[in-house]
Amino acid sequence: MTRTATPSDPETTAPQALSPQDMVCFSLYSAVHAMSQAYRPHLEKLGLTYPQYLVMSALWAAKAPPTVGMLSRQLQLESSTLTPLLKRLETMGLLTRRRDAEDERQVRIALTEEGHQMQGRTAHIAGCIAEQSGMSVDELLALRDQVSRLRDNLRKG
Amino acid sequence: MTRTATPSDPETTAPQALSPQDMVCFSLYSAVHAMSQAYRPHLEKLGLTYPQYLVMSALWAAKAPPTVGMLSRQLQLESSTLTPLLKRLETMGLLTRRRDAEDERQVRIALTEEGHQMQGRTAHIAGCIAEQSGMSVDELLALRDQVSRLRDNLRKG
DNA sequence: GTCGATTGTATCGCGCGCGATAGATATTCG
DNA sequence: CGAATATCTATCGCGCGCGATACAATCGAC
Repeated sequence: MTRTATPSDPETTAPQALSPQDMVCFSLYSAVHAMSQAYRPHLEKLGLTYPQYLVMSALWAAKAPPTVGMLSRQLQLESSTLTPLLKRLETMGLLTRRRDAEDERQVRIALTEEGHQMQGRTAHIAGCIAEQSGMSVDELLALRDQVSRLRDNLRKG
Repeated sequence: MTRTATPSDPETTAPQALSPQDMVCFSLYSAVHAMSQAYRPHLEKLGLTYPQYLVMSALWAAKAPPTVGMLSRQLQLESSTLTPLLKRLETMGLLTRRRDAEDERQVRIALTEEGHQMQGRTAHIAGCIAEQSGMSVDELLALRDQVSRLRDNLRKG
């Protein structure tokens, strides 16, 4: 096995095995946890978890109240994940869940007044995280596109 | 200014909002789930989850049985995550957990014979995932280093 | 219209993942 | 030495995240 660009510590690793530090999948795995931790101090002031913040972001960006299925496709999460999460946000008074009159199978998710108003209180967060990332905007955008491409390819396979 | 005058109007707030698809954090978040899904068919033949596979990878790469704390630092996971996970792997017969004689606070994690032998059955997986990623090896290594840099910066801040 | 298939949500069980905390062992300092 | 302090692991509660499953509403073929 050939040496990689950032080899593991030879003091603690066996030469023939690939350590987590060498793996692309681990870099993503650990980066997501670090990202969640970076958001935590900002979000806990709002009483939100990181996945809840993503759902709220989707709702803030939506032109009309989406269905559970639309959120599921956009966020790539199963209904078994979204339904309890949405119920918690509903209990917090941030959104409402209503069966669609046209198609009673679907559930429309609409922001409440309080849910809309929370958007303003999140406006500064992205900038804080970007600064903390130590990367330029161009680097971040390029990284986002590369990671999105990887994700889409993995989903197709 | 005029926008904040009507913050609850979805017709005016939607265009200014950053959707999850625009965010670096979401690309990572969704890529990790896609990665876990890509590994799933391979790993469930071995009876492993994806985090369990990462722990096993760390153990395969280690020269000597690490402590829980060493695994915690390497994988960037809390003991509250690792302890139950390690107990499950111990129940499966893949490793042993023994208090260190030198320092009774520490717990040494050692692979069993079965645990060692499992490594061979995972040898093909990385290649399958790399192929499925649709990216070249150089691209993957560059991506790994960029993501690791982002993670390390976020951890420092 | 009726029956079968499909679609959209919800429920359940299990494995993370972490903050808060507890408890035991080691270390440091007086 | 002995007490305060630090370190290491484990426990608990809660929120994801998903596969499997259930169930109701809709659609399609006839």
